[in-house]
Amino acid sequence: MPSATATNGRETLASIAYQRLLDDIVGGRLQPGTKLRLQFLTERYEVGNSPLREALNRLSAIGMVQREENRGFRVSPASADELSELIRTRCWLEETALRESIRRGDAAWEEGVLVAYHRLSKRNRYSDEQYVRFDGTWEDLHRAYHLSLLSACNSSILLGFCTQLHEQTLRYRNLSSMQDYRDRHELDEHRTIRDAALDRDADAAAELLRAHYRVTGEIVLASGNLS
Amino acid sequence: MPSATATNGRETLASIAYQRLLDDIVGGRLQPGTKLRLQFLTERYEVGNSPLREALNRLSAIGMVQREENRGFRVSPASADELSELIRTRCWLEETALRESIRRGDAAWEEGVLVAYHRLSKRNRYSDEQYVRFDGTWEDLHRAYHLSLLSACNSSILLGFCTQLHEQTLRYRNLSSMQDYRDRHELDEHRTIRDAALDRDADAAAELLRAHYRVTGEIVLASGNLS
DNA sequence: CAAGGAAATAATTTCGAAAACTGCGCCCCT
DNA sequence: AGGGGCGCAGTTTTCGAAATTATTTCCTTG
Repeated sequence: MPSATATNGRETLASIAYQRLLDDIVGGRLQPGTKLRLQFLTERYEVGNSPLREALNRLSAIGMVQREENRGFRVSPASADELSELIRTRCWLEETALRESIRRGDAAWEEGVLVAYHRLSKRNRYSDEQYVRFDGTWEDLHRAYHLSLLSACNSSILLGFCTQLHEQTLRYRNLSSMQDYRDRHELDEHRTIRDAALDRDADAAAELLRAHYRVTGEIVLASGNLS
Repeated sequence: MPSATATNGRETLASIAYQRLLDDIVGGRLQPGTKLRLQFLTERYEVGNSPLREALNRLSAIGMVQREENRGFRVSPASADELSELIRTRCWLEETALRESIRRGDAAWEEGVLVAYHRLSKRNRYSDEQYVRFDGTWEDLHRAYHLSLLSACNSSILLGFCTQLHEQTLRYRNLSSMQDYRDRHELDEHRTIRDAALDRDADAAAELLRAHYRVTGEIVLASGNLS
């Protein structure tokens, strides 16, 4: 998330609503295009209308909900076209960040990648039930691993964009049936990317990373129920 | 702006406040780090506190204001470090978009670039007084010209990120004294970029575009009053 | 029977005030 | 003199209701 938010002291209701809404949208529990009526949301989240509107406004700025003047909010629609645009853009941005990271990364970066991979490898993806944003879930470790690869690119702005794209594609993944994921050897892919990156082989790492995303995209497109 | 906002019917107060706040922050009339007290803002913009909070929340999501839980909002601080990060990131993203645009651009794209350049060339930068976001200002034509170069990249997401970065660097430009701009031949730079792009010389166009942004950055850094 | 338009209904947006929180100064105690 | 808690003033956050805007319904008219 690119949120310019110093999470100080006690959380506000608006932030709680934001997190829960984001969670439900990314988790696919709020389907694309769903009208988000305030009354429905106040009942669902037990929060007043002002904090909810603040949350919705923040979500609209990162593309998770659409806002129409005087007509309220709805979950951003999902389409095959948007998914391929997302993946295309993600490949461009992450390739840039990855190459830069490989060029600049120091010992601490290498260790970070190693640790993130290790943690991910010890976690079984399918032991997590429904998607929930929470420390230690497979998705959380997965996110952390991918971010660690890019983390030495020296641009928190670019990292923010990449995180945003990660979140959007994650929504598409959670929208699809996920049946076809089981025969995929994701951990192998993650390992080869790790090795290429730590070997400072930027061309190989970039190609592997791009392929990793393209395959994901194709699986989601194939198994998905998108317009 | 990446705002997922269909601007339908009548504008809402929140959107008006958003535009005016963005305008004042980018225009430098609200200095970096300024505390944005609600009482102050309601007097300044003659809008109630709810629409203002919505506007501030949207601005926080695009990095123009910082939000601290239970401590309100302030204009995002500006620093030399952040400026160079901005420019670095902008060079990466726009190079990607430009190369892709040059590769894919059709006749309509070429004409769009030509027209945008033409309009920009007819406008004298220094006839515009204070920065105000408005159709036909130099800044508006400048934004449109740069966007036209990238417009055929086939990723509205990437274009949104580029627009966001444009807006941020524009703030830094407006923060600096702008004295040192007068001896610069900006129009020449814009013309050579246009020519390289229309000649489909991606390497040359990318290098010229990067140089264009780097020079701007150096001028702002030199004349600027940043921490 | 279709089309248009006005009233009724439902939703969103905004306001004003109450509640909750932060920061600071003051006082008391050791 | 120093440190820790208490309470007040100022600010942010939240609520509940009023105002505005969109949508549906139903009646009228061509």
